[in-house]
Amino acid sequence: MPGPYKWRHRFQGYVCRWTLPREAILDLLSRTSKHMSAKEIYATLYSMYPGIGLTTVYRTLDLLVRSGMINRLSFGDGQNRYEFRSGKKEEHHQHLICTKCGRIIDCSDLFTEQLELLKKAEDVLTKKYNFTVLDHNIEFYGLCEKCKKS
Amino acid sequence: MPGPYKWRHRFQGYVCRWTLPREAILDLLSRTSKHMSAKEIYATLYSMYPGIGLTTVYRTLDLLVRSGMINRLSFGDGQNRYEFRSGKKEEHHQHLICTKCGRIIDCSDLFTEQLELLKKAEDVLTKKYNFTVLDHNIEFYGLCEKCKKS
DNA sequence: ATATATGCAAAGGATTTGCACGGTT
DNA sequence: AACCGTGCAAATCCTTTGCATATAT
Repeated sequence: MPGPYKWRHRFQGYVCRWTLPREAILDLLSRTSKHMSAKEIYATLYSMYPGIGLTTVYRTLDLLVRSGMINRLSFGDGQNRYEFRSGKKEEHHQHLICTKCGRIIDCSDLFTEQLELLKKAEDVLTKKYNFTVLDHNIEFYGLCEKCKKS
Repeated sequence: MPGPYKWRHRFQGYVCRWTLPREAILDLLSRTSKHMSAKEIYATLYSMYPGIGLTTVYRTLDLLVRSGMINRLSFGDGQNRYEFRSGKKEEHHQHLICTKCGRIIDCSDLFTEQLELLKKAEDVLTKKYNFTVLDHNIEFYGLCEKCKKS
């Protein structure tokens, strides 16, 4: 169970009440490097906080997504996954997804020049389709180290 | 109902039997520019071919994905969507996704230089993570023309 | 004190599975 | 004829909703 309400201040203006489940879920996501599903979050929290309900996890995740504190990811495995969102602007990273075992690896290895080109692409899209780009998502699919061997 | 088995030849080696539902589903996907869900495909086909079952649609879509003839897409709206895969190599396109109305726009506006850089990035990933990139996916999220107005 | 958050149980949707029948080879 | 593909119904899995209770402010 997390200590005092470490994340409370980031909630000003988004929500009225800062509660223990909300703190616990955000704290967990801020610590892990995994891309956890609602069920996984629930299971992890349940061991230290048996009172928690799966419904609350879902509702809290929704809330956190809407207030921009976490990202919702869908890799097509039938459930949504969530990741903590660093406060830094433009702190984009990519995901490497192993199509064999489902492992997801974070990486932030795009070069500055690539990011600039991406920005340029966004400008083109804005003009051509009159579409305002707010965010982007880049994923690489393939085989991870382990799965290549077997 | 599609005519003769137009797509049969592309199935050599993947499957033993080429049947009407398989033909109809692949044909539909090859014609539409939409990103249809299983239910939508089922509903569309049902009007011309009332015998078809939703299960067959799901199973056929699986088959077509596995044999590389279509792509499975997940935009996080709770259902998978499917798109025909052109035969051409490196024929990658991107998706613009409106976060308000859910509209999905196809575009292929990445420049050659961008694609080259992407390839370079893939090489970096291969070396750093020992991850073999087989495919990639780029999405842009934002507001479409209509939704900007309202 | 009062409005909001929570937990439980039930409902809702998408997708998968078991099984007998029908169609392709 | 043999085997694969299909449709139906039931089962699963993830997620959302209704409602009475508990809790933060």
